[in-house]
Amino acid sequence: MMHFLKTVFHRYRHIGAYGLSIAVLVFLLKWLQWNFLIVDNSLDIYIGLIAVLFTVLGIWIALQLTRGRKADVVTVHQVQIVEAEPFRVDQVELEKLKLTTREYEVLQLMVKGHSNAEIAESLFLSLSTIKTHASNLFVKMDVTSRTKAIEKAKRLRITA
Amino acid sequence: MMHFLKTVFHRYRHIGAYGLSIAVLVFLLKWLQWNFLIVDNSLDIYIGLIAVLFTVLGIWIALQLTRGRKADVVTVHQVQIVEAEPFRVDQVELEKLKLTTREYEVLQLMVKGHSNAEIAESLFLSLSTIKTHASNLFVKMDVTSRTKAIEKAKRLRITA
DNA sequence: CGGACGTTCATACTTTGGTATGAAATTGAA
DNA sequence: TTCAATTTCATACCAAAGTATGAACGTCCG
Repeated sequence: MMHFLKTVFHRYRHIGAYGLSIAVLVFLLKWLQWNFLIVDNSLDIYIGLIAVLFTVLGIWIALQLTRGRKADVVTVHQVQIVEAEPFRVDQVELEKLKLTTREYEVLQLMVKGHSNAEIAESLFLSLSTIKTHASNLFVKMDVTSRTKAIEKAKRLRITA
Repeated sequence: MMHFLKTVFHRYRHIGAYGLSIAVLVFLLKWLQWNFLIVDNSLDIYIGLIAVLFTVLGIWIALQLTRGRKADVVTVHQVQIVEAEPFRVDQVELEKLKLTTREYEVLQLMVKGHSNAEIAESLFLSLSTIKTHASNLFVKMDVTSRTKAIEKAKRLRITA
């Protein structure tokens, strides 16, 4: 019950603030009215002050009302911005090929554009070993050249 | 000169509208002042009317000022939403390379995994012509082999 | 233990890729 | 029209990729 009241008060706190402002204004105006009208007798300045005061009040009210709406819009769109897409290896397709660890390593370096000689250097192996791994993985991938292997690896999403 | 004036009037049309409103209001108020003060002698009602009137005016002004800003916010976020994932050729990077039409065609088929012989068949050209195009595009792309050309083309997003 | 599998390497050979050079035809702009 | 760029093709040669075969070593598993 207390929680319900708190919620209600919180929800309509702007209206409460507005009512309070009105009350304060009425006292202020009565004081001004007494000063200007009774003491100085200058009605036009008094009217002018009221006009400016309530114009500012109107602006403030409108800003309070629209601020919430603008925030909502921003939030909705931010949810859609989080649509990013990092690369993920298709483990299913990868395991279908039954590549060995070394063969997959060689394939990954191939996709990066490395030559057999460069791959041999990277893995501290001889050129002939790389050729063997390459030839074997071509058979498993059912291709006849490194360029087709690269294209298929990209298409099946088994390398970055 | 006339165009300049038009532009200025258009840019500050809101301020002009506000000034006009003020003028109209002054006449209205003077008329009301005469009615209430001289005729009915009820100052409080007159003040109340002014307060309500200028509150509404303030709200209207604030809405005019914020309407444009809200539209801007929405537009900014929509631009980011348009950043979807379908592949787009990076025309800037592509034009930097200054590839000829044929060279680009050969590159595209290379990326698809085709051999020089297959590319020659596809484009109804001789093998030696493909080799020439390939060699020339390698120089322009600053690479030394087709696999590096493929990797770079993918990285720069100049082929699908 | 023995055999399947993976890894490494070598040699020999064929195919493909890549460079160099030259040349002819075409096209578009100065 | 003249000139530069593009496109086409050829020949020759070297480098790299790819295939085939064999062999040695280590690990894991039934």
